[in-house]
Amino acid sequence: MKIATFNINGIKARAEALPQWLDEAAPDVVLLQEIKSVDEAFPRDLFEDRGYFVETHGQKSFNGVAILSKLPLEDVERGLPGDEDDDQARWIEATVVGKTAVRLCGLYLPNGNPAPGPKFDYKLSWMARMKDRASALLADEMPVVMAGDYNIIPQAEDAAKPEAWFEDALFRPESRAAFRRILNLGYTEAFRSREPRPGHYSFWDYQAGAWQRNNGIRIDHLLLSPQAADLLTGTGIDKEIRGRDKPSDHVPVWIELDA
DNA sequence: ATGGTTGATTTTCAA
Repeated sequence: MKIATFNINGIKARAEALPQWLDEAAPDVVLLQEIKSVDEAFPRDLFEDRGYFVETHGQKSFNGVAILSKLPLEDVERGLPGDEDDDQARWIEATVVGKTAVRLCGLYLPNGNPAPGPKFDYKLSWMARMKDRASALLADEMPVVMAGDYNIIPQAEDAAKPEAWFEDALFRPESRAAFRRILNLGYTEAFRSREPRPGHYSFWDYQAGAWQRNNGIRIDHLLLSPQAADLLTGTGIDKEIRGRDKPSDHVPVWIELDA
């Protein structure tokens, strides 16, 4: 089962590039972030015509997550638990059943800039809530995949110019510590577990020729419960699509599970 | 050096 995460930065703007990549990469499951669309305006037909089931959790203008799956999506839940006042669409869950059942969590973790400030506080409190949900999911002892735009640079080797990110919410010690607290529950960061070498990125800013200079960062991750990590057979980043017409500023990151 | 670009919806915010 090939599972990918892709921050598309707007479904309307990606109406050509996303289906093209789907046809080439043929993932079984895709966790999408930043659909920037309400559910009613999401172009479901684009994906249903290609054999995908579609579940969305959108909002107007910003944020929004979705799941595409070639197998039926069961027990869909929308929203990260823990704060009834949080109305930002950043979390969706569903179960897909292949050879075995896999619980999928698609997430768009808050950016948190400028830091310090209220947006940074929101990022850290959101991560504390995510840790609680991640902990609860482990109790089921089933394969869990939590995938999305984490807006976290885990280590200096995950940035082409780490010195440029020292004060940024994506790399500040508080952010990386919160990320490690989730990992330390027992999750495996799939890409790093299979590729120890530096220099792999999933995001290049639109500004200042970041793509042309390969000034990237790796912030899109797939975290695996122990039962999912045991099924991991491969991982990759489809970086070449960043150089195409009308690209997102992120590229897909994927895993292959024997599931 | 505080630039530069993209998307959604506006004359601005978020990233």
